[in-house]
Amino acid sequence: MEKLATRGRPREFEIEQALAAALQVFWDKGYEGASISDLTGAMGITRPSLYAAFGNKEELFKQALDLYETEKLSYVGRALEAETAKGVAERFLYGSIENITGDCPGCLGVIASVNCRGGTSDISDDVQRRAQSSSEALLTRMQRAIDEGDFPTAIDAETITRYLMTILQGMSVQAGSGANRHELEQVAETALAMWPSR
Amino acid sequence: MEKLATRGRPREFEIEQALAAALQVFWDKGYEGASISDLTGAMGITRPSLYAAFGNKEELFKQALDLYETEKLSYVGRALEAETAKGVAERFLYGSIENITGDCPGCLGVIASVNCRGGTSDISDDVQRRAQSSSEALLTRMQRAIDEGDFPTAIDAETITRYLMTILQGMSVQAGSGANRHELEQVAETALAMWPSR
DNA sequence: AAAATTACATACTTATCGGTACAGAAGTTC
DNA sequence: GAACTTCTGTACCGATAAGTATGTAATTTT
Repeated sequence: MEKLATRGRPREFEIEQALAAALQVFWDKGYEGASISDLTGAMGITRPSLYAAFGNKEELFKQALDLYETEKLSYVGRALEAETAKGVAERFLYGSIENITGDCPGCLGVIASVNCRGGTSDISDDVQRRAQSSSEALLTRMQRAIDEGDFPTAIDAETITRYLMTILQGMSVQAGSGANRHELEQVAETALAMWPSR
Repeated sequence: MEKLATRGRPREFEIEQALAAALQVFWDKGYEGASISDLTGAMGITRPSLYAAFGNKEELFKQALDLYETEKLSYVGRALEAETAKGVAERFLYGSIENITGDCPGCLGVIASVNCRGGTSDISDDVQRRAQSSSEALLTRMQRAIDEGDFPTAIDAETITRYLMTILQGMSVQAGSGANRHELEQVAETALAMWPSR
């Protein structure tokens, strides 16, 4: 991905640092809403430097998504390690609250997903694929929970997974329209209180 | 709002019809994503006709939102008339599924809310206010339900309202990323199965 | 029929979009 | 130090955005 060149004039900025700044802009404004000028301004670099280092806007966004996944979505992996389905749900919901109540409210995946509907770029597909992969990991974990008898009543793994994802996405929308951490925690608490035990 | 002029050359299109077409475009592409050319194309009118009849893009959008509320969000009012809290939730969720699984998937309010973050227009505030008003109606209905003993355990009206809104918004995101009616009905069914009775 | 009024159609304005050409600056390799 | 390579800065490209000026067509009023 990143070819480190030893010859020629050295780069005057840090790739990781600039990418982190770009991530913030995309997170705040969405893919379409973030202009190249917004990005270069926040990243502290010039327009040609951006294209030389990251390709184009679409490539930059994908790299920002990579950074987002590794840095901000690590709670998903940790959630899957919980011992029961309810434990998974608990870590999943509270972890997401942590993520979506930072500087930029809402989940970047949800923002981009809603933002890119009907767009010409294939950003939409990329975001979709990433969400799919998280969702599938959750699905297999839930199927295991069913097999292990975590649910007292019969339940479909796909359904309970989709239910969880729905609450996650809903909380992201809530956060984007001003809900604070406490209010979101109440929502998560409610969902967990209703959860069919274990 | 609409001054009907009897003098001069008569308008060659129906206001309501053009507005309905505009609504479809906004619903499909969001506020920012819908260009004036997209709109005039779908409405079958020319650019100056649009500005003469509707003011500007922002005013047009607000009028489209009015139409959306009266035509597509009537299920909210009907939901509030249910006899129990669970009945309200049931009508609310299934009514929203009906709404978000049509030609344009997702709820226009949610789409616009997520789409206009960080925008310069005051569209965001307008959308926020409208969502607030729906939410407040649901809140007072839930408080009444609590007073009437619909909930076996102690629960906060604001919390249960926010929980319901969260599921609604989450389902809208799900619909936007491809979830079909059956899958959404499963989510609603799950939420209702977990609902603390009545 | 003439004047007044309103709407339509073409073509335009300014601003911004994503992306790039080109020249000079700052390094490494020989 | 000369050649080569890579990055930076300015200034630009064509395309498209929202919005409008202007002339003409269609209707009512007088």
